Amino acid sequence: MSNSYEGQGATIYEVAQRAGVSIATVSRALRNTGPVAAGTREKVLRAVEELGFTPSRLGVSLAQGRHAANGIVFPDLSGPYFAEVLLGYEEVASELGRSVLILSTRGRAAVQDLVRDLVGRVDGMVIFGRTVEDAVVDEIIRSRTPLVLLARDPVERADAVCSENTASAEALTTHLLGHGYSTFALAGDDDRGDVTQRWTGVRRVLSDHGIRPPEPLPCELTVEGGYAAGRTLLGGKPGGARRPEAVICADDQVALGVILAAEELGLDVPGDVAVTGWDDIMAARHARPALTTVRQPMRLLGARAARALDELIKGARTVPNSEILPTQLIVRSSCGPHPLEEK
Amino acid sequence: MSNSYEGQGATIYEVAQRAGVSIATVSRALRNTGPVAAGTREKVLRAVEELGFTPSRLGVSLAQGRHAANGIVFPDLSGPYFAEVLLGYEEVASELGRSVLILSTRGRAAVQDLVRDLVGRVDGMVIFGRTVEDAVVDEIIRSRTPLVLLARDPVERADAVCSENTASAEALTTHLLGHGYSTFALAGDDDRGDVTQRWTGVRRVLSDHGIRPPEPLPCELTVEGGYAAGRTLLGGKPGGARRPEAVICADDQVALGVILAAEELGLDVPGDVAVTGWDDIMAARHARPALTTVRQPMRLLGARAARALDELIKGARTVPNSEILPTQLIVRSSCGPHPLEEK
DNA sequence: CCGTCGAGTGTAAGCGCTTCCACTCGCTGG
DNA sequence: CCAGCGAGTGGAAGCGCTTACACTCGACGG
Repeated sequence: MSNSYEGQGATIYEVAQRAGVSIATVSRALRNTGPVAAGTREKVLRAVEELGFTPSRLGVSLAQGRHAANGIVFPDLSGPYFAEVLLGYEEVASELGRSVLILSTRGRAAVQDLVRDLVGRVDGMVIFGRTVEDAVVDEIIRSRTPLVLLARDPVERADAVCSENTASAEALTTHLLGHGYSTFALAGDDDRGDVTQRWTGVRRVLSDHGIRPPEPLPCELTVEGGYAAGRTLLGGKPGGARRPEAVICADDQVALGVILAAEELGLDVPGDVAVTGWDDIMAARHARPALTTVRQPMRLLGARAARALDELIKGARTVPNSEILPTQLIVRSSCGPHPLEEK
Repeated sequence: MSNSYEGQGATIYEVAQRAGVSIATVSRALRNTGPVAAGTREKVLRAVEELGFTPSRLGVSLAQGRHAANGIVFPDLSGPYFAEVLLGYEEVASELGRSVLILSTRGRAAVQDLVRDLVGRVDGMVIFGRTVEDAVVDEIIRSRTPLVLLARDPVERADAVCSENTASAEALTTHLLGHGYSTFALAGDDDRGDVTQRWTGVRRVLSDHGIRPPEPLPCELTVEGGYAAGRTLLGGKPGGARRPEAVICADDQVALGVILAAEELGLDVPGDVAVTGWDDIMAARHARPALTTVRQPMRLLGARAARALDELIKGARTVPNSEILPTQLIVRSSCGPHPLEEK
């Protein structure tokens, strides 16, 4: 199909010369902007084909003043949650003709510089949770780079997309109360905005039922973190703090870790202790026992963020918008056999 | 810290003007290229600070002729495998000062165009398995864009990184034979290079033991795909094809699906049928029963690809290199109780 | 005392494209 | 028959940076 000789970078000048026209005409022919005689277009296209010409993205971007690319900052990609969100994001961004640049902040020191660099490469950014400091977010907003906050408490002048947390947490807690449990523990870090919301919901329901809400035990939102938390919560010294009847975990990975710890301590889940997660990741369904959890529309979260960002970039909307996606309580076996009927 | 007024894009000209120097001096001061008097540098830095100046990435890239960015093409991000590899890739790329652009080909029609676009945005590319046609790979190679193939059969003039498949498959199969199984089924699509290698290993060992290797049952490498395959393989009509004693799956997700199907058919795993996976994803450990599988160094795979690409881009190496990472057989309970001693 | 050198700086030429503007020219309507 | 128009095209000015090259000037050795 293509010529045997292909320089790695024919420029528009070479195409113009070969076609015997000016670069302006080549540009018009290629981008269908402005009139070009049929014959001329023909010549141009032939030259393009023969030279294997692809317009330099840098040239185009510089001239157009846009990157046709979006950025996204997330803490980590291990665990299914962020990966799924990213998937939804990339899919929509690509559909909208934008490339996606990623940046993971996991244990990085110079996050601020990395984010700045990223900002310089894109037309708009999505920032996940608490991956970057408020100061940096402010800086981005002031630079007028379109910004969408994902699963983070909204800020004055940026869009936000997140999924519902508090109400689902209330539903989950109510469900657990329906099982007859009355002593609870909360496992999971507190410095992510969405987790905080979950705990708020849990606390409210417990308080309403006259139960003093426990302090969440901070831990990394990983299986390992959950395992450590599980050992702490369930392995209390004999005669020490009473073992909780139910452990509500910040996410599914933590829950899986807690289950692991329980198993190791010779405890039966849910017989000796009920455990719940959050997210409904794939492993939740396959866990032993299968995890009661709250399903988050992870891909949709990413997709919505991409669309919101697109609106912002295109200038189709200038007032910040905040979107909350619904979640769903998924009852499986890790919270115990159903007493009578579920309401 | 920064001035209250910040244009969204101060240019080097404004900085130069404010500092009372030429743009060349600003550039030199900022990039430490060429001599700049201490006092001058001082003035420049102050102007930069006051204007909140960040060099335009496009300008820099265009002038330098490089993007300082890498691309990666993968089929999908659902399931932990690709996400983990991507994680390792991004980490190293970022450490090497390169941004990462991603492209998922999942169910996309115009992959070729998307890949071309991506090539125009980066200094080098990593391409996963069979995500793009050979013709496109050829085109990339001819365009002299540094290229690393990941988990794909090597091509003449590109680097390749993959993990060991055949030998581990042999080890896995040998282990299953040690359990005394003699009828097998293979579940998983055949059009990914690495899966083919796995089947080759399995076939070889079976043949060596006088067992006629079964044809792999093609299925998508997802839980759903595995579930469907499981129904087919295990739900044989009464009196029809004999149910296999062991199902060797192309990856862990398929294996989880098969287990799901088995459960639904009232079969016990591993009592009625043994099941094995590949990859050792997180869910493998938490599955019921826990999955016997082959652990792939997923992050390392990505990390190595990033380093190989870096060498290529820097021109530190021009001869293509091919790297094979070791894997590890992980025996858990899904393949049955251990008969006597493992060799 | 003068030629030389190097530190410090500015000028300007790209890098590869888009697009405004000016210009030519065959047609059409008045 | 001519003004006017619109299709088709080229020239050239950016877009924001890097860097080769030229230049100035004070210091220094002979």
